[in-house]
Amino acid sequence: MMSAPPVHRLFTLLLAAYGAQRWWPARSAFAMMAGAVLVQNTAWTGAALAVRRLEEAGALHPAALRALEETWLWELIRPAGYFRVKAKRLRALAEFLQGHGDDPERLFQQELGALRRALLGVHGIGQETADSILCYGAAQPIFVVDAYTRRLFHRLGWSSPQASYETLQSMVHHAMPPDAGPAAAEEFAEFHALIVRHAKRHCRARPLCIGCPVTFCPMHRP
DNA sequence: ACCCAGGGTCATA
DNA sequence: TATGACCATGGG
Repeated sequence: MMSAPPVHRLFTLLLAAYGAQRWWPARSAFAMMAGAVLVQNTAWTGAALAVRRLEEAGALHPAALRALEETWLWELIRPAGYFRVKAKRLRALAEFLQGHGDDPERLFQQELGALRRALLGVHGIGQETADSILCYGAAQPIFVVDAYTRRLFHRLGWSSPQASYETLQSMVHHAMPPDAGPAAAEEFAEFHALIVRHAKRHCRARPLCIGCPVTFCPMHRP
């Protein structure tokens, strides 16, 4: 049985190297949730443009979005890619919120476990999107696992390439206990953002390890 | 021209 | 439960 991986040390190194990312400053909780769907497997710039276009069209509210004609919705979100798929998912999200008074903030009052299960029940919301909403929308102490996390943890020798979502998430939750209050939630939010930031610089398809701040990485070169 | 980007669903075995 | 096809635009 090997010792626990230095997860929190990774966080500290990334924070020192890149600074606080202050991710996802959405205008409203619904804007954040819609953005979480629109950014799925897509570059942020396209998703952000789609959110802006929805806002300009006055459609950045559950009821307004439900009232949009399908083909018009397609045109608004086209820059985010997968526009037919994502239109359907946004509609499912808006219909889900209708059952909660069109009020995400009220939805977020639910107990965490029940809230997560409810989100996962919405068409188009999987684990990563659900946890993004919990972390960045509902300010809950939940770490968001993504492909970068999987690749980085594997590269560090902390996990197998096909480690499950839960396995990776529990590694972080274990190292950075969620019961540490609101400060912990902020750390999880920063940690995920820092991993994405780091991946763009150093851990793309080919490892660019020169100058990498993760000094304990087996592939690190000074 | 190719690769990939802040995933998830669905059909199939 | 575990793969694979599919979805689509935009930037490097």
